[in-house]
Amino acid sequence: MILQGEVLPGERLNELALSRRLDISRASLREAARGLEQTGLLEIIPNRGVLVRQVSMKDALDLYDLRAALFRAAARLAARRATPQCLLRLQQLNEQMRDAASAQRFADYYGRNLEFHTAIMAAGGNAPMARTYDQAVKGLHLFRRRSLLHPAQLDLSLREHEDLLAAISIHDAAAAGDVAERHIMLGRDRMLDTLEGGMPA
Amino acid sequence: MILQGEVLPGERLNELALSRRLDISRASLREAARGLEQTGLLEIIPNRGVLVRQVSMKDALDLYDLRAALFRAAARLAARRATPQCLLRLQQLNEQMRDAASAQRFADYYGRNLEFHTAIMAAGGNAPMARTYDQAVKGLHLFRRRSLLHPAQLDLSLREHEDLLAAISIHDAAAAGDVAERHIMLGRDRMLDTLEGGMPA
DNA sequence: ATGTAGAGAATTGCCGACAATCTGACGGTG
DNA sequence: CACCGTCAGATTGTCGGCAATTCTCTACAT
Repeated sequence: MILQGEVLPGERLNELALSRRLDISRASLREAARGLEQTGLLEIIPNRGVLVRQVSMKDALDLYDLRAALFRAAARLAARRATPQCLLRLQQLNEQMRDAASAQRFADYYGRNLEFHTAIMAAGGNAPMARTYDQAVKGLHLFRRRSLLHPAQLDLSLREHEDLLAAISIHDAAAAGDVAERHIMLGRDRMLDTLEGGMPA
Repeated sequence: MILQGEVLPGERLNELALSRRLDISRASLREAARGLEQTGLLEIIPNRGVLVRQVSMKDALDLYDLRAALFRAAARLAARRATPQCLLRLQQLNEQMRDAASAQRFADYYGRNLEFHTAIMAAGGNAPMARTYDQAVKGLHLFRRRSLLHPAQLDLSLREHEDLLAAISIHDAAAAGDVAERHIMLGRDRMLDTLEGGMPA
């Protein structure tokens, strides 16, 4: 519900109402909320209730830095550990993204993009790292409703993916790490550029 | 209780017994457990209960890689953002560690060492990153009861801290990141060396 | 018009109890 | 003797209710 925007950041969740709506008890709901608090999706203020986490601009930039660090590390590991079928899968995803981009199927593109990054993290073979990356991405989801990229930015992103894939394919850990880190930070810049048009705070 | 070893990794926690011992209801205990599960300290198996997380050798190595990535990123940020009082604090901690080491006060040394790393993470100014680092360190705590380092290893660690502090002091982000990452990975190697003596899988 | 105190309503914190599930032992059967 | 179904005990999953705190709206004073 949080990720799909059914409840908005900053919104306060009424335990009784929500438990009735989901047809579960308040106890079960509260247990789930305690878990979601630790993942960063919810904020719990004692005696005041649970709110959907507000992600400020500062928070978002921090999450980008975190993502960059994790993605770099995972890419380095992936360059050393990636299996042929791993590489094939990445290649497929990359082509699907290119197709989606040229066909203007943006929703599809975003899905594949997410899958591509997840596949890199998985290829790294470090579960805690992948898990943390996933949390950061989910947190970023809360920042602002998906800000669409311009086609030109999309092409740049695609190019970066190709470079990353190439570095991993030849098992060049250092290059893969550099490209991966830069990819996230450039993504951050693209997000900022896209926001330039109309937004305060 | 987990971090202090009052309950051991792999141990199953009886909800009723523990709630009675802590003089709280099972519901409150369960809420806390759901939060601790997300931090990686507990593992919850449906219908079977909550266990203290077992950290295998593979898990521990993964956590070291994660720590290294986070510490590198934070050190880079710290090199750009550290204030004079931040640096002073780090300097103090470093001296306290040297004193503790030469006086063989190992418990004190470990405490200061933890503080030093935490201070670096704080100096980075990235809360989600610092939080993740803390989780990784706690997870590593579960790996094995504190394996003491040899005095020679201790000296090496101290030297690395000095190098890191120097790089941060002159705001050399690249150098700080490199030293920081290497410091964690060398710490990993020292852990492995110390374990060499007597341990199977 | 603004601010403040108070009472009632709404909401969260906490608890004990019942239902569902799992564990382990017992005894029967091939 | 090994294997399997059954059953009692123990443990977790879920629930509704009460107490404590917070929120809100009204009435009143400045």
